[in-house]
Formats: sequence, structure tokens, C-alpha cells
Amino acid sequence: MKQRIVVIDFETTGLSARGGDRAIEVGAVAIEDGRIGATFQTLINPGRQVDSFIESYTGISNSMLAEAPNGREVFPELHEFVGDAVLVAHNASFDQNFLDAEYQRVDCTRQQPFLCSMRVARRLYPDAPNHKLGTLVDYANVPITGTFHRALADAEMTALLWLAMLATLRDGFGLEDAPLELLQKLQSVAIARADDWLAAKAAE
DNA sequence: TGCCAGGCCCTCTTTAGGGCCTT
Repeated sequence: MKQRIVVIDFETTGLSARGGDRAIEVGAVAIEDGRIGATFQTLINPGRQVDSFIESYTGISNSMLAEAPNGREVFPELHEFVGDAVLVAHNASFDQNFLDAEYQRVDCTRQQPFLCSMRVARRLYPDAPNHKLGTLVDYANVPITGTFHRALADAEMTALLWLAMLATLRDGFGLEDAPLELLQKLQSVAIARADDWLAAKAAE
């Protein structure tokens, strides 16, 4: 089965989607047939000022956000871009919470599973100094495609890390045709949801 | 009134605690 994957990354006003923090940038990268394909990126006006820490951390200023489209414009477009692809993010619970919260505001829903590159990396690269995205990019010899802590660059590098992990599995375990299935098996919770969802899709 | 994230994962665990990772 050729499964389309979309790797996604959010920059946000803070850490708590449920506490009212909002997305200020989204980047998404499609992986199709084992290669990076279409991309989606936009700033998002959160309807409030971001604090100086976020401006410094992301390089995204309040003046940049003032001219950006709001979530009502962005998220229906993102929903269409994602389609029925399996989603991947680095520390996926964070991005999943923001995606679901922003989708809810525009009456969109997410049905597909959300897999976590960090959870896979912790199993596949247990000797890495740590499992931050930037460290893993260096550890796995993934090219740096842009500025860290910007959504599209982080999504691209997460996608390349994901492909590198697939290659590690292929080379290390002789797997040629089932890397996604093995990755799913490395994730106890995600796998169950992914298998259920893929089975449901296959039965349609 | 006071507090303010949350989920995963490891271990000196399971009647729990603390570090990691995301912005």
C-alpha cells in the first residue's frame, strides 16, 4: 500500500492549545512514493499580540502576523491539503492538540492517525545525545533546509528525518516494502489507531 | 484562593515521580 504522509509543524503563541494558545504559523510537507512532494506554509494571525519570547524564538514578529490571514482562512485550506494522509510530527501530541483545536474553530475534523517522529527516533536512535529535532537532524545526517523554529523548515527536516529512519530500517533490517508498518509497530498507541484507520479505509 | 501544558517513557514503578520534548 502506497500511503501518503503529511508531515506538519506549528509555531504557536505558547505551549497550551487547551489553555487558549493559538497557531501563528503552519508548515506541511507531503511524502508521496518515498519522496518529498507538495508543501503548504503560511503565517496565521492569532488575533492577539505574541510575547517577546515567541518573537525571539521563532523570528516571527507581531508586524508580520498583523498582515497574515486568520485561522478561518487558513485551516480549511490546510484541511484540503492534508486530505486523508497519515499525519506525522515531531512530538506529535503537541501539534495534534493545536491542529485539532484550530480545526474545531472552523468546523473541520481530523480522522486520520497522527504518528510521532520523536517516539520512533527514541527507539531507533537510543544513543543520540537527545531527541530534539535539531540534534536528530545532525545525528542522522539530514540536510538543514532552513531556519529552525520556522514551520516549513521544521516540517521539511522532520520529513527528511522520517525518510532517514525509513532508510535505517530498510538497511538495518532488510525491509524493502513494509517500513511504514514497522514504524507503526514501534509506537504502541499510534499503531493501534493507525491500523484501525488503515483497515477501515481498506474496507471502504 | 492558588495555580496555570500535556503526553510519553524510564525506573530506585504500578498505592509514583521526574525528565524529555514541543512553543
